[in-house]
Amino acid sequence: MADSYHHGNLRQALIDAGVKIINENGEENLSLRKVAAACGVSHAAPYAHFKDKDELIEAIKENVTERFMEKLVDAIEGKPTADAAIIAMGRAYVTFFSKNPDYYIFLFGKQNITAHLKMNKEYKGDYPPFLLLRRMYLLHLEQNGLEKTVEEQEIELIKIWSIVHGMASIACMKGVKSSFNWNDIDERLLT
Amino acid sequence: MADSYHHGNLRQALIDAGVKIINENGEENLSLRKVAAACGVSHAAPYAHFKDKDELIEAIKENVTERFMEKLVDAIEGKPTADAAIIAMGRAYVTFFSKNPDYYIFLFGKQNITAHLKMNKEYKGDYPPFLLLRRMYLLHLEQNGLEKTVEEQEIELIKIWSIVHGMASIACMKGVKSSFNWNDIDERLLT
DNA sequence: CAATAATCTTGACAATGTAAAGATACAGGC
DNA sequence: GCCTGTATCTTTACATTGTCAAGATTATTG
Repeated sequence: MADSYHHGNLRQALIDAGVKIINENGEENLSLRKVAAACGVSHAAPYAHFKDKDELIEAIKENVTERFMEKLVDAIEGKPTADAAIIAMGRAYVTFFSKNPDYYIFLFGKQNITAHLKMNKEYKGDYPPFLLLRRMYLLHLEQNGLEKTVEEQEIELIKIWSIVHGMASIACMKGVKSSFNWNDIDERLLT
Repeated sequence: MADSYHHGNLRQALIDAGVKIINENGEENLSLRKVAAACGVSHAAPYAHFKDKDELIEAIKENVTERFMEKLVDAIEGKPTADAAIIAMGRAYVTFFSKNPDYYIFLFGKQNITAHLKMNKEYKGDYPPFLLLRRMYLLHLEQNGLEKTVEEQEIELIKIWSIVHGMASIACMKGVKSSFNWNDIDERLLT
């Protein structure tokens, strides 16, 4: 508990406040001091929970990634085939970032996903959304009785990932208005 | 001319200095004051040429995009078919950003390409590299005697663009080390 | 209950973006 | 050539920011 001096759960409060600020004002308006102020603590209080600003940002990224994963999992749920699941996942992927361009920029822009991954020690491909896609892809091979070499799998996986990720990237360029409706992804894109 | 007070060509010098800083120290180390210092002028001198930091950044982006375009055009040159040209362009695209992840982050990260495009008034799809791809794609349809509706064209174009852009994006995640060699793009990815 | 650790505040500092006011150089009209 | 306006640059100033150090306050643990 605690009201006065000790906040009680400042760490999580800082993360939430950070997400809120990014949502409402974009990443460029996220400062340690504002986040602290939003939580009603002094400007140096965050240093009890995060080494520096980057560490706060990484924590926020994990938080956003979690919610992202929830959307992907939701999209997959109940789909009859792996193919349908992959398409649904692709749609959810693009839709998520299309609705929240700030999240895309925040997650993949600037200091990149790299730092995020490095923080999880020895990243070797286990970015949660990518893992999910791989699971679905292997299921797809199984369900369709397909045999592929590891290299072929790798290429196809990256291909699918790239299409979806690239589309999300483009969808986030608000200036780009094509006749294409990003909320209604054509299956041709994913097969 | 001019040594003492008037620099002579400060605007271009600032852009060049900015590119250099991004190359050597990454975007996070690019500050107006450092750029000014690198040019041997006072910290407020840039304001005679750029409204604010963003405007300097946009100018730098244009500069980088120009060199990017040169690589793409070089890659296309001398290719016998449009198909070969598109593949070569895709390789050049990924290679460019793979070699300069800082450029990718700089161009597409953070404040996004959006601002860049907005600045060129009413962007309606004429991002130079994309225009180039469209030209090659239309040539590809022509050379292969293919008939496509505008919508189909749009989708295929975005698909190709997304693959290449997405691959470049992934290639820039240094943490991701797949068995895939980004400098030797498999044709399967682009056909 | 005492000591240690965790958490938070206050105060300070350097770096940064930006604005205002003034200095210097250049351009064109006389 | 000279004067005047304009473009360019400097200086000064200020608010914001990330970060650190020293200290205050609370929690925890032996």
